[in-house]
Amino acid sequence: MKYRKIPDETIRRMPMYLRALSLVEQEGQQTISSRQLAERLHLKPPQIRKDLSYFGAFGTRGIGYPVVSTAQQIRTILRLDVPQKAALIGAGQLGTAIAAYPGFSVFGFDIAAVFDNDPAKIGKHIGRRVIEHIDAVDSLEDRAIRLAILAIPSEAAQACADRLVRAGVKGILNLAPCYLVVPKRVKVVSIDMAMALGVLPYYM
Amino acid sequence: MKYRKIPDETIRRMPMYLRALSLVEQEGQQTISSRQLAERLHLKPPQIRKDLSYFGAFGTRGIGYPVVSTAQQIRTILRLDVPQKAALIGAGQLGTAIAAYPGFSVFGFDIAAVFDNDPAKIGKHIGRRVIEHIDAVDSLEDRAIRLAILAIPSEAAQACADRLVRAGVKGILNLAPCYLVVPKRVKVVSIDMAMALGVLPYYM
DNA sequence: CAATGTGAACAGCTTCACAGCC
DNA sequence: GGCTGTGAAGCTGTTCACATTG
Repeated sequence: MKYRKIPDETIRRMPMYLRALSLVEQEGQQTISSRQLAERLHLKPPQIRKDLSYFGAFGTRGIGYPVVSTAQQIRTILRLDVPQKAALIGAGQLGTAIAAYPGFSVFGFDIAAVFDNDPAKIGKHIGRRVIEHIDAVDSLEDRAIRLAILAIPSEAAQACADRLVRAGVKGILNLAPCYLVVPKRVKVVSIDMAMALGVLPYYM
Repeated sequence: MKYRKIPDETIRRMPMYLRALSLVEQEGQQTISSRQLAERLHLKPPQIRKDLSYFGAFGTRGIGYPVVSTAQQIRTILRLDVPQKAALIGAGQLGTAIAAYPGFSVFGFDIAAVFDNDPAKIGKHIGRRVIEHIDAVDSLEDRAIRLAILAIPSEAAQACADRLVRAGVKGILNLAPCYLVVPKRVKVVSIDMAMALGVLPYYM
């Protein structure tokens, strides 16, 4: 396909494909058609074909997509082919839950550092990691950690984001219910549980 | 404006507007223009005007939107003008974090019940609520609880969703990294933290 | 024959431009 | 003058239809 800008929506779906393909791989299936994959994800087959075709021709006509190598291609596209280290900011209840969250490993994420500002928590363990003082985020640059997960109250989130950006962080997953202002070169994805819940009664 | 289908994207932004207006109200400002609101939310002014205009003409030309009454209108639109009771399924780390999450109250949500399947947890407290056995979800119908937050492992999520639907639940916020199959009359919103994190390296 | 890859049609959402009102 | 409300234009993303290939 001749070059066209890849839609953000396509990028957003790539992790879905990767997770589904990982499951299919575990089940021992070697190839999968766009129809089968679409059924699992409740999408339409042409959507999947078009999405994948933005990055090349991975499939075989008459057969489908090879499960293992397509998954690997997606990992390469998303830069998940190398393990990604992430810092977790906030060792409260939400931070603790995230540290234990099993879903990250499929994508090769490793929570390599945990920070908090509560002196009582510093030095304690969260899983196998030691909680460090928030001031130590400046060391992220040297430790080659470019990703951060913000699990702290809204009031502290912007100031903390500023520090993270200064420490060379390039991507932030923000779990506080607030908007973060960062330089354009830094990518922020926000998850706001209350806002997600907020639309439900409308549809009920 | 003559009737047109209201875009899902518009609905998705309404809770953003409501949260922002609540903050503006606290700051004591009485009216706000689409430009000021757009600046806070990093949207464009016409977007906000069009979104609100789907539901009527709330603003005053030359002045802007009255903060308090527009917020109240949005609550009515989203059915958040009456307190919404929700059940929390799963009293693990994530469930505990959600029970303590301060963001829900702005929208009038009240976590009115907590369930778990671990006998060791039944009867214990989580905040001011007593953890009930998962079998008690059948009582949600009688307790007029129509919303549920699923904070349990993926493997158990579908079976649990089936039970919730049978118990009359009409909306589910799913935090497990899996797709849920439910009847069309039931609305599911899923939050998958790993998938959200999964796109970040691509943009970095 | 089954299933991909893709230009073209289509649908949905965003942005513009400006009329209308305070 | 400032700001809303809105039809129309523009853009982005989805779906279709089918040529193409193993």
